[in-house]
Amino acid sequence: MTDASPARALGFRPLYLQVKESLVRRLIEGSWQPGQLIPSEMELAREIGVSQGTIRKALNAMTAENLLIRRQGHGTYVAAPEESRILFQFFRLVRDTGERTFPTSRVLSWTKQRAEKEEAEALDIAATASVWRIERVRYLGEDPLIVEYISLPARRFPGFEKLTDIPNNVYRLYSERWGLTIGSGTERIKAIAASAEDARHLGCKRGTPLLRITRVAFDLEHKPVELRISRCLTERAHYLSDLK
Amino acid sequence: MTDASPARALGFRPLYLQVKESLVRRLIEGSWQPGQLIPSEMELAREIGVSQGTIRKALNAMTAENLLIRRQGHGTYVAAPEESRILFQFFRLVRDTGERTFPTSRVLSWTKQRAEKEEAEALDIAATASVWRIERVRYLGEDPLIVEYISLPARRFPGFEKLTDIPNNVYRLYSERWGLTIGSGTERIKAIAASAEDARHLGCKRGTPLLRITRVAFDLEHKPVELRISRCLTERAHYLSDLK
DNA sequence: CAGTGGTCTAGACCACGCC
DNA sequence: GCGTGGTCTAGACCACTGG
Repeated sequence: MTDASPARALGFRPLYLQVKESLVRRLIEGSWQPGQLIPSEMELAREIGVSQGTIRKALNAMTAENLLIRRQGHGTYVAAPEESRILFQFFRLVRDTGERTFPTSRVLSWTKQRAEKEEAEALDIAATASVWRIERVRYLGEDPLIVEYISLPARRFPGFEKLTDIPNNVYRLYSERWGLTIGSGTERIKAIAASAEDARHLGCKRGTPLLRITRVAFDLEHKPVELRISRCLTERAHYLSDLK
Repeated sequence: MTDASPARALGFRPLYLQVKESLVRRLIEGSWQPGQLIPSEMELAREIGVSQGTIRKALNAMTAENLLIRRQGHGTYVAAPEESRILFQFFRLVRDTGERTFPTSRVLSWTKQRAEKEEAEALDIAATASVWRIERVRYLGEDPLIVEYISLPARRFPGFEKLTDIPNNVYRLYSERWGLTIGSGTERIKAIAASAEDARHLGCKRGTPLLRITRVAFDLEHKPVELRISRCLTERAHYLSDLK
């Protein structure tokens, strides 16, 4: 309608993608908070000055990336790091019976240290930067299943030392305390033999085959936020991956 | 459109989904062959009697499921089981260097036998049905990487015994010889210790930790077509999984 | 009932690839 | 230039939700 977009000769970018980016920025900057109901399509269309169809295409694209949740007859919400969603999107270890349950955690330690080379590379920080390290054991019911080592770039988590405990759902912690939303991740899996330390934590023999899952989790700007190495027993559970 | 008898309150099916299903049927029945250029949006709209926009939504949904490939200025093609696509969609083992290359294969045997319980359950066939079993070792370059056991329901692969060899890309074989298109799959991963047989094939020690990947692959009707158990060395490679 | 997102249509124009 | 898929718009109607 109001064709007020002159510079489109070179470097073409569809309008709905520009709209999407400006809306994602609202999420990044926190003007739209997780769980919040956002304005309706019509309101956004009026505000931004494009048609409802263009808004819709932007919102649907964001929904496909798990950034929004749309409910007919209700409205559009900012996706929140709820356990049920985390469980499906980020937790791929499933009991052999098929149940998907969120594991509980027992935190062993959290300390601030100089980054190791692997951490610095994965988190894209200086080799001299410091990281917070969390070490915990995770259980499915009574059974220890995972020994987990989480590394966080200290610069992006100011005041981390003031925490009195580490909750089970750390992605909600990142979101609520530092406004960091985890939007995507990559996992690399190898088979390894349990170390003496693994054996102690998991109650298995040394040398037992384990999955070692190396995850890098990214925020909405696709910058790495977390490195997580999980060493998992797979006697009663398995890693589930959909090919589609 | 089908079950039109009971309450419509919960039985609503959007037009574009009905269109999509009728187009998918053309793929299943083979009236559209892999690699083929299909009619343009305008032609399909005229033929089916809906608007171009509805056709577009159906085609885009199919493209999102990797059934079609659309190229602006060119047309819409039926996706073919090309190596590059298979590599990206179905082969998740990546060299630690980051290279994604299609492994080569050395076939050890293919035989027809009575299904084991695990095979019958995964393939949803009778406990007394017979299956074709393929056993092969796969290599990245010179290095043996995977011992692979493939099971196929014999009823869906008539004339299998006439094969003189098994090509590396079996999904293309299924497609070209039996018109079976693999559209999706599920993988379940555990860590195991190499058996004596694994050790012989992979050139590793007995007890070396391996990934055991159990894949069930489905056709376009979501019926299971293949059970594949891969036992993988992960010393120079890893399994890659994207969380999004 | 009003308001939301979801579907469907129709027409115009744009970017792309090939002749 | 022509035909393709891709974008954008506008308006109508449908299905779902809650007050």
